[in-house]
Amino acid sequence: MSGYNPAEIEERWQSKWLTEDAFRSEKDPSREKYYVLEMFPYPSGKLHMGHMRVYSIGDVLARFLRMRGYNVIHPMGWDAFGLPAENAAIENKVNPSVWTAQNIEHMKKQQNRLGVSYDWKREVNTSAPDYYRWSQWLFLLMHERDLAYKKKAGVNWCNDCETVLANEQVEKGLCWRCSSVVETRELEQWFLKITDYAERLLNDLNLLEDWPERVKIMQQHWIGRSEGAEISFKIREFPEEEIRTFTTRPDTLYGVTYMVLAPEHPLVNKLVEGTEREQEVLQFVSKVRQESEIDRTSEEAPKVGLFTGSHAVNPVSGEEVPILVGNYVLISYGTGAVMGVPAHDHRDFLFAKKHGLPIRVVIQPEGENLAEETMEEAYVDPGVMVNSGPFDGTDSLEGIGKVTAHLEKEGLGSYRITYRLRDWLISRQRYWGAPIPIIYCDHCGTVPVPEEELPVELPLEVELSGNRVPSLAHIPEFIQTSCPLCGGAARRETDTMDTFICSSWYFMRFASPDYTEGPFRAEDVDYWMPVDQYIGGIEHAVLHLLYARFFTKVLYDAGMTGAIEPFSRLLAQGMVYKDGAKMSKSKGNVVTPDEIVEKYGADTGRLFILFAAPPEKDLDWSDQGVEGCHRFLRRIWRLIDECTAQFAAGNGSPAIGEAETELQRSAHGAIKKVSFDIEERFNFNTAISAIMELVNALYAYRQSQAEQNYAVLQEVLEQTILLLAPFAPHLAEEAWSVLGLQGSVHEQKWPSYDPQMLVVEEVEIVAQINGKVRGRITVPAECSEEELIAAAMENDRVKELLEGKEVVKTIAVPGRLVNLVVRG
RNA sequence: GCCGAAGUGGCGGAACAGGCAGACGCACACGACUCAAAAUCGUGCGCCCUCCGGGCAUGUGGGUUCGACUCCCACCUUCGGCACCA
Repeated sequence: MSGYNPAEIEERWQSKWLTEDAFRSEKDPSREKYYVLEMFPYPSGKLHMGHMRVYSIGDVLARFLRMRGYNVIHPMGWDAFGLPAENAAIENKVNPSVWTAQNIEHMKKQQNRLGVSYDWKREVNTSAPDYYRWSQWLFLLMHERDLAYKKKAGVNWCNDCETVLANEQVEKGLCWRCSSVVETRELEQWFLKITDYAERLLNDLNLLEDWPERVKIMQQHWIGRSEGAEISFKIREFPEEEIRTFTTRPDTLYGVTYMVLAPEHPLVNKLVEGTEREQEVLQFVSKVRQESEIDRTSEEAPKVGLFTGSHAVNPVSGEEVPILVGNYVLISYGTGAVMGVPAHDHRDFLFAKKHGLPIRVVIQPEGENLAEETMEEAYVDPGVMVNSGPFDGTDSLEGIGKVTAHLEKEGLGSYRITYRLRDWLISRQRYWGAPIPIIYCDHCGTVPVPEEELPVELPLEVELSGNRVPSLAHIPEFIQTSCPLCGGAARRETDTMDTFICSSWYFMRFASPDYTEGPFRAEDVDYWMPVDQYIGGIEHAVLHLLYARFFTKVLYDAGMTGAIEPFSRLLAQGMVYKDGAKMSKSKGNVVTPDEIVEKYGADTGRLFILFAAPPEKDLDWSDQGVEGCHRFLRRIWRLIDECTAQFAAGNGSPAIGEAETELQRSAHGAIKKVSFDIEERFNFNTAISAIMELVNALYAYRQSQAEQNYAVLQEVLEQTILLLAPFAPHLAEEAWSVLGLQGSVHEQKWPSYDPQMLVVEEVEIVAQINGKVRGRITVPAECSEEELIAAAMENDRVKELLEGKEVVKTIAVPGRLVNLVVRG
């Protein structure tokens, strides 16, 4: 053995693991399974530190749990559809499928160089026909279950990506992928009815005890459940029409002084048709409709409203109030109409002030007397109902229910729950995705592609001369087809599916990656699902994680899986920074896994990334920190090297004295801590520091003892290597064989500790006076509280300080401290 | 604006259930080895003082407690999410 040469060691073990299929997992109902999964990557071709972090975390768990005796499944695959492939195709004049395949090959090599223990026999690729066939099949399942529908609606359009986006994919009015401003376009698109599952998606968050609270709160927020009432207002000028409005505050119904419709509201045209206001209102409507989401909803955007000339009739008071059209009312929420109660709603207050609309107080706070003229802001808290006819004097919180009940009885309204969540827009006007399996026939209408004709294959020959890969709408051979029902000429749907569909069920495909009769085999999914530990970035808190939960629930309802939720435990890992900023080319602060592996080896990189911060926190990359971890691994290497040389040269001492017991105790303490830190807390940083302490103890033992017990040394070395195995698998594997041990280290049982070994006879405890440390005493571990106090009083320093003082109280905490409270 | 998370040495971070604040690592200083350097090994390392001792320290100010990084109240700062959702 010579110096630590990670390049040589790592390559050797990696190729052995690969050729032996060392991490193959087989279904075995007699064993307890454990499903460890990291969010699969988009094959960009470039592995970055964020990837390295998520894989390192997952791999520690997978390796640890295998050693713990679980039947671990740890698969990997590719979220391979998506726009970057199209951009690269144009740029490099290479077919998207070819580009993607090359990237996958390259990234897989990079992953293997990290020493990650995947079962590659389960690899999936969402852009492969044998995968997207089932994505299409699942779309048809949704269609059959009335969960997929097409409608014309104002949708988010990204000019740069030349496609529409789901609501979740718009961040602050910008495209989540390219950050360009999102516009609204009126288009006929496919949607999935995720809103049908809003209530369950919300309620079942309670089942996810091991999810980070912040992710659950973000989803809760996104779903945005509001309870209230839907109320109908008649229109004075059009008695045959009515305006339905949603409110969470039916108790303020008597305070309505106007009504506002969204510009897109279907009644707007009728109300102004043929009136002097028609032109002005319609101009305003078309202007607002052209505005981007960001212009329309930004804080600075003034609340503009125009009178329509018509009046709404308050269903309880009969009062007539003006109907306006306002830019701040959204057609997609509630009913697209708002009853204006300026006295008790912030926005209504601002709007009324600006447009000179009356304000009427109908809720009075306890012990106050609000007056319309002097109010400077809306009063939104509970109080007592006033100016509210028969409800005067009612507590406003009770009033909500009472007014609703009254409306229901009179047929004027009803209790209603409204969600912020919108249906999932899944059409994409892009080439590189799974085609939506629908055919349009002039005679038969919209016809789903029959199951046996799946997959609807993506034509692989594409035109690469323009500055965009043309969408399927430009490929006549693809469009032209025949109707499955009547056999007549028909057209294929040319939109592809949102790639988030492909990633909403891949974790189930891993259970039966080669299955050809369905998306997965029920018995496989029953055994492996749910994912016990899912790991990935927080950026998917509402995107992928919400969609995957939705898909799982639909599959559950269809009887295809027993899993109600896909991911039992979720670990949202933090980001990787360098010098306080996100790594980016423009800042020139990028460190790649490739460089690190080349310079120090994968073990060093993994160790550093796990040691520098707990997994859920952001991590600041430090080149010097990496050096430190490398030094630690070299230190272990040298230890093994020197010890094996020693063992070969002689027998050492058979004696087991205090030093040996001490060393063994350190080892057992480390086993306890490392096990606990991995299993219960995911605190890999402290687990690693415990291993470092153990190595320090080994060095100290060898340094201090001229006569060493080789049997004890060997035993503790073995334990150290086992503890290290999940973190630095190559070095551990090599050390295991150098120490002359049989088999692979990853097939060994995780070491256990003997609680007896941790029992000490004497402990040092602290003697405090008035909470300040004044001395240390060594006492037998079994010492009673009385004995502890007596011992503390005997301490010289304590005695000195107690002179002339009165001890008024004593506190003894066995094993920790004694505190004497004194006076005088 | 609303919701959430976090503030601990020069730095990354420890402190599991209120009990010795700063584990482990980095940086730094000193010593050993060396012709020298690197590597390695060892020692020290929160701040302050009148330094055998003591004081002050976990964002700030209060509180509870024998005892608070930990619990409670108020505030400040940073980061993240939502952003006219009626």
